[in-house]
Amino acid sequence: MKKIKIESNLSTEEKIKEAAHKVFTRKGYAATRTRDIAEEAGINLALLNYYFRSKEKLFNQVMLEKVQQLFGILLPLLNDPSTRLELKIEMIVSNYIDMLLENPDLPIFVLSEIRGQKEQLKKVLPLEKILRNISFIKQLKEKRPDINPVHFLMNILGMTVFPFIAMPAFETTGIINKNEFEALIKERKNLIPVWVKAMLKAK
Amino acid sequence: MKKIKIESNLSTEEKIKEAAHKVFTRKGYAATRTRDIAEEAGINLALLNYYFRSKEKLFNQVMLEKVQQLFGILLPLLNDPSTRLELKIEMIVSNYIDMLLENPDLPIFVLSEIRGQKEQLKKVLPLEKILRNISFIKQLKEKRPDINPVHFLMNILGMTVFPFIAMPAFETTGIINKNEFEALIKERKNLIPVWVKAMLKAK
DNA sequence: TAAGGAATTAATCATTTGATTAAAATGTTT
DNA sequence: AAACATTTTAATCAAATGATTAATTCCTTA
Repeated sequence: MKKIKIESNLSTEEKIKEAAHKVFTRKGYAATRTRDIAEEAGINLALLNYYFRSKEKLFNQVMLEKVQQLFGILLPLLNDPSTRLELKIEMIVSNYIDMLLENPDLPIFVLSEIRGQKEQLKKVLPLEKILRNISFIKQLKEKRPDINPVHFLMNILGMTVFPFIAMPAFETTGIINKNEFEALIKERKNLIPVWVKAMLKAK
Repeated sequence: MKKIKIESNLSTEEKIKEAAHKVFTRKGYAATRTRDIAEEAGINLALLNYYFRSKEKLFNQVMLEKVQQLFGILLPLLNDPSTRLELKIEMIVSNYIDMLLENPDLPIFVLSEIRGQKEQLKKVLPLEKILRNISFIKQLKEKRPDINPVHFLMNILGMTVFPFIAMPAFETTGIINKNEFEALIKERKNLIPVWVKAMLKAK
């Protein structure tokens, strides 16, 4: 039976990929040993190369998915011309925060590993084309023709994503613990849109 | 002559440290080979261990300075009770942006390496004590007793620091190039304080 | 059930890499 | 200049690590 064979394939392959996601995200590419991944997946080291040929190839697959996860959620939201600016901001913030609460170390991983993967990224994300004509940018330009819309994109992302990047530092210094952080982040789901709207009006 | 000896010491030691700063910051701890540092410094590999005993010890010194550079600039500003909130915000943003323009990859380095160095960080930065009673927090509480002041700290840092963390991604995707980025950042020196003030009033 | 292919394992290889050593070079002191 | 200490170098070591190989087990199918 083909099906069973394939299922078994996917099962082991998926186990490795899952483990790779976990370990790569936690330790970064260079600090991750293939033995770590094998152990985390509960498989023999050789299987990793059997299925993925090399550490680098495995990493590329993981990285690809992580990049899509981090940026992919943004594009459909940004580019929906039918929702007006205010609602769009709410949706972006809300969706992004929900995703980040599930994957808190995604941003620091992608943004720190991206340097060695610049070419890789270009293939994956043809953002140049998209972001120029994207509806969100147009709407921002309409609202505030006097300010480069990229500013507001940076602000929204900064306020939304940065806390997750800085969390380990905040947590370590005792400013905030994990529970407090989560509570704060949930507050931000409502607060950030209010703040962004205030910024859009500010002269 | 003692002086000459010391000067020569510092010279080689400094060369190594400088190189270490450069390479560690660019590639991260794990991806950096001591040979990279030696080559960058133009010295024999063994000298690195002669002066610093080990890669880890060298890294700790570098990390210590980088952490102080990233956070140290903040504390005196935050804790000056004599400047009022609005001016303080302007100073924080302005100083931080100036420093980051000189060290654009400092935040991503520190924040991504901090995980393996949590204990190290605790010794360096006793922020728990400081940030509870710091004047900036008090001033924020006065202005907006209804909102956790940490929110505003996150907002200011997010809007200020995040662009530098995301720059490689933005740059790679072609959204923005290096010159445009620098121009934008300089605009933000004036804009962020305006936005933060608007946020502080927003209900 | 036998054959053949796919999956898995243990053992091993080759390279990289942090670190050391012993000798040489350089500088300092008397 | 001689003795001594410091700095630098080339060579080497030992451990870690990515990858491969050959043998074994497991599964499918004819």
